[in-house]
Amino acid sequence: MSATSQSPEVPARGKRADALRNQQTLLAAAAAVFVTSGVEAPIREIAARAGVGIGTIYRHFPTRADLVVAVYRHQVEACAEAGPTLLANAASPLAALRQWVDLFTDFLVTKHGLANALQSDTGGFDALHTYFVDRLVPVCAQLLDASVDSGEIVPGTGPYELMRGIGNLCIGRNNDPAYDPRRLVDLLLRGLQQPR
Amino acid sequence: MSATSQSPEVPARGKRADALRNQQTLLAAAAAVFVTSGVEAPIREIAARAGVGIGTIYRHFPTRADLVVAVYRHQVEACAEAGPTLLANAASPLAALRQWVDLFTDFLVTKHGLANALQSDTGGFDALHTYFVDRLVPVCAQLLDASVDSGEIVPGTGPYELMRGIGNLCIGRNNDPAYDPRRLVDLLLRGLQQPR
Amino acid sequence: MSATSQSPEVPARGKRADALRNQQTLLAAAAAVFVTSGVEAPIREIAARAGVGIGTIYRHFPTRADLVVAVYRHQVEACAEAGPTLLANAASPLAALRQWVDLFTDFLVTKHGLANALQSDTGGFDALHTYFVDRLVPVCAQLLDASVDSGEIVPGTGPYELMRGIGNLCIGRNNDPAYDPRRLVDLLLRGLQQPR
Amino acid sequence: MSATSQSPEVPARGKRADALRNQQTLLAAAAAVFVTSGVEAPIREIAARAGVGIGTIYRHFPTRADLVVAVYRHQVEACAEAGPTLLANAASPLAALRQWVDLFTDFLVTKHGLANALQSDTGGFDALHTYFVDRLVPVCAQLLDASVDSGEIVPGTGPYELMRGIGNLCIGRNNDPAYDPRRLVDLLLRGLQQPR
DNA sequence: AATGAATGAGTTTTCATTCAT
DNA sequence: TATGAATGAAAACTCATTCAT
Repeated sequence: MSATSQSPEVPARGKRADALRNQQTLLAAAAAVFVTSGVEAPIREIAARAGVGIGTIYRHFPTRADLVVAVYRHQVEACAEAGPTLLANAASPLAALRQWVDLFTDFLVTKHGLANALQSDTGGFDALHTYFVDRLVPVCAQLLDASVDSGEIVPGTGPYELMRGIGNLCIGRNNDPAYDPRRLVDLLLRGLQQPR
Repeated sequence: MSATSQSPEVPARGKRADALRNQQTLLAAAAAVFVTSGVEAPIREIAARAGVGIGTIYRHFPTRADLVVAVYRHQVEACAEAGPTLLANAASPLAALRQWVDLFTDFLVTKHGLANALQSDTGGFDALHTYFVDRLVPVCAQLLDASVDSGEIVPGTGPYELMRGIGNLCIGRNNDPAYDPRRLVDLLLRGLQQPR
Repeated sequence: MSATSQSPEVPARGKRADALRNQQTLLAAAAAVFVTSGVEAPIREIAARAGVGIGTIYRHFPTRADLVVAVYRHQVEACAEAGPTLLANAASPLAALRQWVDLFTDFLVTKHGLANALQSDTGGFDALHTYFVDRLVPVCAQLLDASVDSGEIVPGTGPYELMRGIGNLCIGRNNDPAYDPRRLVDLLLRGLQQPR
Repeated sequence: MSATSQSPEVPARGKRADALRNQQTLLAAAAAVFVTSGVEAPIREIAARAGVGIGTIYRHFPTRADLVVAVYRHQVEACAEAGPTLLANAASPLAALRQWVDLFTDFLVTKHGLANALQSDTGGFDALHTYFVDRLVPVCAQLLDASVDSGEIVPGTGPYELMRGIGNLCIGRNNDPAYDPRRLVDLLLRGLQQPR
């Protein structure tokens, strides 16, 4: 590296700092709008909320998926990193799996429209789906395998299938007293357990 | 019945016959398009597939919900009527519930986009949702109650919640080898069973 | 008349009678609908009100203007025929003109949307306009000329102009307490009178 | 004022200049189309005439009424402001009223379709009607009252009624040699004058 | 780099008019 | 002759996306 090279993290003239700040504003606005109007909300609405032009959003996030992924990256990462930790600390692999599933469920339930978008085949959410799968399926697989190995759950259910099942159960507006996703996810996990 | 009496399937005047035939064509086309493009497919696409003008669709089915309900009415009715029959003939209430759930699941799995539409809050599908709930929840409730009474499943899960859980699990394109809704529905039912 | 000859007025097998009766029903229905929804009301609405198919309306009245002319023919004729009578019986030509204008105004005011249609250049009302002009302008001209000749009104205003002015003043929904077409028509006539 | 100060007509940033220019183009195009096809002309026609996309029109004028009001605002304002001036300068209140009515009539006569739209109860022209009434009726009232007070015209006719009468007389395509709105408006005013 | 004006494809909906039965 | 099903042109309106400033 020459003396004039600049690492991305240390911008020289402040321009980059502006852009970064802008990006944060954007993500916050998008997150807020996603909660209100779902992940398919008009770009214009997000731009308005962020107080920027729509062109700015397109510059930072060329596709809608880019934006959605960026919005939820932190939480996906946190969820991914929690897997090994839980496995190391929980009383049993199944207990770890339960706790991880709780984490994952909480995440989906609190992000209105996210679960829906994850399985949508319209709107260019493929990248979002892919990201979730790539990042979380391995984590879930580890917990699942361990639980099978410990004899706590029956084999035959793959991590992708389980996660998508959980994801689907979380679809729909939350706070519906007649439909509690967490209860159903719990039933699903019970169904996985060994009869004994 | 006199010799001149005519069954409802053999209308007397010509016009009606045409219209009825057309209505059948329409329903078939709509069903096909729903599988391909989901229940939110453009009206124009259905008209094109049926080989009729868009006006014709609006004549027969003024709102999208009318069309969707019409397309699925037969199967919803069949499913509703199967409930009591299964309960009367199966080895146990739980067995009847299982079989009924299989029926319901098959229905949803084979109708791409239907499960999705059922929980959508956009597109004027309220009527569809309402129809499903009104017609099927009581049936499901009967099977569920009987299974609780027989001690085969644990209490605490309502028929609406169960049906919506099943519905949600069926969301997504079918024939995905990595995600089998039927397996997950089966897990859900296992989760309902008494530990013993 | 032989037993087998059939004058148009005495149809043998009722077909013609049916058609005539139908035509009357149609005219009555159209008149009623014109009052409610204006002269541009959907053909379908008229057909429904008459209890016939739309095709029947098109058979009898190929264009909308045909229908409108037919609906109002009686009254136009009555108005036309009243002209000479009034002129012969009134105290003066101006008095006759006044009475005739009252007749004409009443006609327009009570036919919602008619005055509007008369000057509309859309909707194919040309034939209607033409019919009114051909039939009534000569009548109005006679009254106007006589009034000029008697020295009661100033010359310079033509019958077409006057009639169209009156027609225009009658445009708009009636029963508006803030706008009384008759008062304004009266002002117009006053304006025509000789200063003396 | 410094040399760098900018009048409102010379906005600082580029974009705004374009948009403003565009808005002018739009208003001109709309005015032209209104003359040709009336105030109910399809949005698309105006867009085509202006050489812009339809979206552009919706951006500038969300509703049709917004567009129509914008097109005629200048002239309505001029007309409104002329009232007091005329009253102050004319030889008599009636003379002022005459001149103002001429102004108003000229305005309507030269805007084909406007008079028609003003009394239409379809197409969302309420706002237009309201704007005219709110802005001009008080002005007309002042002139009318003064003319009554000076004994030049008979009382009993309200400003709204007079204006709407004039408006109605101006309905129809102009340049019809057989129908001169100005002549009829003049007759109407004569009708208002005191016999003496 | 940011802006937001402009674009126009896509969808819904209404009705006059035709035409097979 | 009557019917009304079918047609499709027309018009409004929304938004993702591009691009001049």
